[in-house]
Amino acid sequence: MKQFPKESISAFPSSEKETAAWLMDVVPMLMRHIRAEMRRRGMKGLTLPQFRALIYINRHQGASLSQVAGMVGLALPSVSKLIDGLVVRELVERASAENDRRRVSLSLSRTGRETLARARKGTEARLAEKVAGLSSEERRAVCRAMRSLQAVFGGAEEVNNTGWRAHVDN
Amino acid sequence: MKQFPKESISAFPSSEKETAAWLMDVVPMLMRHIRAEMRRRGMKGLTLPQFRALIYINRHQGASLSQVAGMVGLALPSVSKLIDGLVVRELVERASAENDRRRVSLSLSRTGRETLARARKGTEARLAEKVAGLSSEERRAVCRAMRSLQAVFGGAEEVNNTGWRAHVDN
DNA sequence: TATTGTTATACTCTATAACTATA
DNA sequence: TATAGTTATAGAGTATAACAATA
Repeated sequence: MKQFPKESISAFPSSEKETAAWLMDVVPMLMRHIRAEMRRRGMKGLTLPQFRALIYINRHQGASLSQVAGMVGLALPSVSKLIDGLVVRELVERASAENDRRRVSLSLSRTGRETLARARKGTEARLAEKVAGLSSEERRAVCRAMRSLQAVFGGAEEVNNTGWRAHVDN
Repeated sequence: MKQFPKESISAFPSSEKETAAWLMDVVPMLMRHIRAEMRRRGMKGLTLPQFRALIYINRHQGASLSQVAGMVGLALPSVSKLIDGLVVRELVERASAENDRRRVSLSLSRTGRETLARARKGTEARLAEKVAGLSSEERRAVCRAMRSLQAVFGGAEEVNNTGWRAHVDN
């Protein structure tokens, strides 16, 4: 963990504390926008856990139910039923793995991939419209900020070790 | 939709589109961290809608059930029960408004205010620890970015006009 | 009559426990 | 015997409909 001389803390208007306060204020708002947009664009009727499962499976084709459960933060039977819903909607395909026939191999159907991609592209386009209201310098600050934040907060993802549990924490 | 000459797109590493892509990537991750931290610090056992109600009432002392329902995105009977839970936990006080005795006047109890404040402070402190890993210049970029984003996305809040509905969209 | 909130009832999502199939 | 997943059953949260109280 880096240390800075005291002067530099008061010299800059962006102390750790102030930065944190900004994040607390603005991030939830951004998140609400992103969710609402995704939802308007083809993700209607999906619960958040279903949505998370979809994204996870998209990144991990052939994932097992247990893996999805770990990532999404739900118990195995719940995920089994959750996936039922995605299969019925023909967004996800469920096959049994050929090397271990106990396991299930989950993958996005063509429809699933397309739907997800469309929702993402649409949302991204909408966000792009919004940030077009910024100067290119401000946008650059946003990109730099996101890169930094990803570096700092980006570890420890991938398996749900946050104590987060969907049925309570949503 | 604004158009830019091709050169300016390549000249800047922060096109609208790229900026939007960064937001899509990083914001959800940040949000998960914030939620997990809040939860660890006194907000345990509260559902997200309860949590939102708490925050709303904190900012709008004396709010009615309908107002909370509108903000939180739940039907009125659901909010009535949701608030029951907060009252039982002694986080919220429910009184009838003196000018219109049909209305309910919701306010945070002392415990509620303290619990919320503690959770927020703790979370902020944790985020501050994390962003201490950034240079002060990077932190400044983050603050600038948040300020810009708030300006652009900050309107249209306050009453739930996003089409968001808690029971499906959580 | 209109408005604010509550009670009654049903549905969905999730959990735990018991079970099946494969290793 | 252990592991991956499903089925059975129960609890929590939410919705709609019907109701009560106040304006």
